[in-house]
Amino acid sequence: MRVLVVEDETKVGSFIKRALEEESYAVDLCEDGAQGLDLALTGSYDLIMIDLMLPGLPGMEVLTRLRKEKIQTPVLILTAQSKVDQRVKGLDAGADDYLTKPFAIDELLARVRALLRRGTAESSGTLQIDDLILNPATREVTRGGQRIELTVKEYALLEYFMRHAGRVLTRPMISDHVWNQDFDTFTNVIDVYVNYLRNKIDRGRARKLIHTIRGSGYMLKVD
Amino acid sequence: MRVLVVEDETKVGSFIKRALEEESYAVDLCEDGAQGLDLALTGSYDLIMIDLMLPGLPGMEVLTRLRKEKIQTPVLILTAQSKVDQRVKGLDAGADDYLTKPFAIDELLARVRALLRRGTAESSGTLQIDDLILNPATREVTRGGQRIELTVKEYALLEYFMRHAGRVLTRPMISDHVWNQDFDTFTNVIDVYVNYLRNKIDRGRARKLIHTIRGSGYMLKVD
DNA sequence: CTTCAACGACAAGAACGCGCATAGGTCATG
DNA sequence: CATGACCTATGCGCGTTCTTGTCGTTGAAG
Repeated sequence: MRVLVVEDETKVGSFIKRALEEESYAVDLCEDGAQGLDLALTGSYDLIMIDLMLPGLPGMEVLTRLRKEKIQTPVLILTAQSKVDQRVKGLDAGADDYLTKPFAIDELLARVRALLRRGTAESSGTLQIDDLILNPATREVTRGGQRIELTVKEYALLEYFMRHAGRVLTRPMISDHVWNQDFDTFTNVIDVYVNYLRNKIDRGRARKLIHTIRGSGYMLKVD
Repeated sequence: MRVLVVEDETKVGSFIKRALEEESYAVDLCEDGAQGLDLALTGSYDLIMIDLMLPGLPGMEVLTRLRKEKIQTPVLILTAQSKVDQRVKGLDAGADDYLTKPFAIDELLARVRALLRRGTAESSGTLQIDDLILNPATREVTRGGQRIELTVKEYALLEYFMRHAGRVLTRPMISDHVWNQDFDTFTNVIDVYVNYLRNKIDRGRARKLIHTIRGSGYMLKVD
């Protein structure tokens, strides 16, 4: 899942970025409203986080323009004041949630998870394909009841696969959501990580879940 | 479906080309405005993608000349700036859609699909002839409910057949849309691939769908 | 009806490129 | 310094794409 963070305070911004990256999100950080809007308009984010107090183009303006362009990506607003009218304005303008500073990082992570969950219809909280179960809240993965340990990147890839199970995922689609902007298209990192995942998830199992669609990409499914 | 991409940044251009080819489009890449115009004027493309910031002949000029020559091919404009007036000018000049860089490849593909769909008036999303069903979104093909696995080339050929079912398709028409411009006219690759398709689609079925029009070409239809 | 040329069907295999596996290198962390 | 995560690089196997050549079919002329 790729997240855009538009936050002018460098310290806060990089703090959020690090926290999110630890949780396997691909994060692009941007300290400028106008540039943030441009990035957001590409539509390749699964979540956008905007500080309302931005120099230049204010956060609220970014949000309204975004919605005007029919970008439906969930938006989480960060605001210094807890003034109610600020929040209301934000929600009216099309924000999906807000958070007042200072905030606990855990709460931020929880709200991020909630917003992303909303996107994938299922509200149960866990994702399941065959006997493979993934719990985004605890980042726990099991197959057949057996715990599977994944690295940050492996987890990010698997979560993306599970949220889009049964669909062909092309390499560009995968890099767009699992890696961040400075992804180098001309390497085979994706193949390598799919291979890592296969070793941990499919190796030795009767039912393979990760399938190669030659010439197109990959697909997670039960045959 | 054949696409012309006029883009001077080699990296961006080849990235787009690769992405489109993964989706079974035949892509011609061109880094020069004047040459791009020449190619576009041949009229054998289903979609044309033009960067506005070209050396020599600017993209906007290419577009206006194209429309002056009554070429109605859908045009998608690529622009570095998100400046509103650029977009407006482009649309006024006869472009069908625009995209600002940097863009998500998913969005580009979505817009390409939308433009091509508009052209063929098909809006349901899936194509169907008799009990043969093709779903462009998932690249899934079934006949009589039974899944059929196709290679990238076979799929491209079948999609072209289905989008022009009931009409005679000559070899030049087929090579123009399914292969790209460096196609060797003096081979029988087309016949060979039609044969492959027959094996997977018509072999053993009561109703044959692929018919040979001797001296002309092929045709997809129910008798 | 027979003959013949043109055209298409099909088989077999060569050439090519994709995806896989593995090894190694870099960087951050403790 | 040791470890693990992330990424790069490379060679190989195999599926895909294309070429080549032969055989079958069609339809018109003799």
